[in-house]
Amino acid sequence: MNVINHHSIRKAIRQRIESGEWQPGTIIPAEADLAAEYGCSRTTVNRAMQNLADDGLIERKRRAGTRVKEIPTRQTTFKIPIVRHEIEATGANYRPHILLKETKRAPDHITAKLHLDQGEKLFHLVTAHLSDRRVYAVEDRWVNLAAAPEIISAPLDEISANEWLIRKVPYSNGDVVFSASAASKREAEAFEIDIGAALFTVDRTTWLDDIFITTMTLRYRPGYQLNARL
Amino acid sequence: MNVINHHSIRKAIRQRIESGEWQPGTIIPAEADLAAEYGCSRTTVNRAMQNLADDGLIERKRRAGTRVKEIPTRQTTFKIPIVRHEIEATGANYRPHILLKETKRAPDHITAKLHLDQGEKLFHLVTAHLSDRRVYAVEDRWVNLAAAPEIISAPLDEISANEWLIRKVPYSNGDVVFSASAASKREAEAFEIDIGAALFTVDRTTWLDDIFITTMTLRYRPGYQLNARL
DNA sequence: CAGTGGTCTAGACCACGTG
DNA sequence: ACGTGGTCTAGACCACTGG
Repeated sequence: MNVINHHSIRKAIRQRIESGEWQPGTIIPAEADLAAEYGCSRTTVNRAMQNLADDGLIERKRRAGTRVKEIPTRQTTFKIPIVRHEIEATGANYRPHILLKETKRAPDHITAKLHLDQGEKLFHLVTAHLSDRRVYAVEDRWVNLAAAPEIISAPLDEISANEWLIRKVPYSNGDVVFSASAASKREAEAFEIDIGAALFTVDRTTWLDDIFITTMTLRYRPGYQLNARL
Repeated sequence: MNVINHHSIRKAIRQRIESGEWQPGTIIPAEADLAAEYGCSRTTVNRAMQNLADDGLIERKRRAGTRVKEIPTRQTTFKIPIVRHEIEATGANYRPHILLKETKRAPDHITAKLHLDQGEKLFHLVTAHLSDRRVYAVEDRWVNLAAAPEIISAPLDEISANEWLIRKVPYSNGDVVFSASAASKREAEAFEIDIGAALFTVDRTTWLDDIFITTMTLRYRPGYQLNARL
């Protein structure tokens, strides 16, 4: 440990927790003390500790001090990959293939979820994401035309709606839901599998402040896995 | 914007990106300039920018400056919940129910994945996580006895193996894989569903440095969803 | 009340990598 | 070469909250 920076201190503290020196539930020394021990400024220790708190390894409270979490529920952080990138990473060719494109009133379960007027028309798009000639994933998307009117004339057989939207219509927040679902007739045909087969599914909805932009369901072909690190 | 702190600056910059003022791919002003503009020190701007980089909204390089990402692949961060917490959050009662407990040579696909000797014996545990009387998830776990010998005598019908391990045997790193899989006969019986039904599945393996600790597969009952925010 | 973490500042030096 | 971000320091003040 020649170099002293917040990385090395973070690592050192982490190891003292992992080694069992500081048991779950116990209070660890105050920043000032650690700064003295490691011979650096409190600022640096603070930085390391904040990162560890972000990791979910410790809990910090003013006045009460820093405590090793009873159950270190580490945050899992990962990127939800762009389908095109996933496919191209395998060396295959990516192409979006439009199965359905229409403008119509959204079904009730969509309007209800998004607090839209029932009469409102949305842009509806069903796309097969192709890896070479095989279907890699099927996407069913609804777009708020008030937020992104130009999408009607976008070349969605060249650039996926997802990427087009990311570029043209920024979003500020959203939610993602992962689940497993059974293949519908349409998906079974696309993937050439049996109806009911288990498909990894991602539902994503994004907003710009309180304006709904888009919601979509993405179902991956059987065997797909999403990886993350702890 | 009365208060100036790294949070408010982060928010301000974020909004300038989301509003389209700073388009994807463009360089945004240097820290020093922004510090002057916002009337705060460069340190504060730096903090805000580093957070935005962690969010995946911008990319930073020395000398080259800070650029709005072409495709803002935001990192999705969330906690993988502890099964007991999920169940108790619904108001139900949690109980782990042991279906199988044995010490035996691991199957080849496990030893291969973990670079273990083929002869090595591992602790094997299959648990049903009960929400009141219903099965909420089924867990199939292998534990390295060299790393956690005491688990053999742990009261695993009171505390789940997961929580026991977290307390007794810290880990330093691991990986998680999410997928969808078809219910096996055992799972179909446990969940009282048909064989082949789609189950949300989490595979997790943890290590302490390079010592393998445990690997497990957790299959949730049909309809389970894992939520995250963007 | 007092001790803890949260944050800011001003200045400094360094690492990096582009041009 | 030099401009950019990465980081450290010392000191300061504040916000929170436990005792």
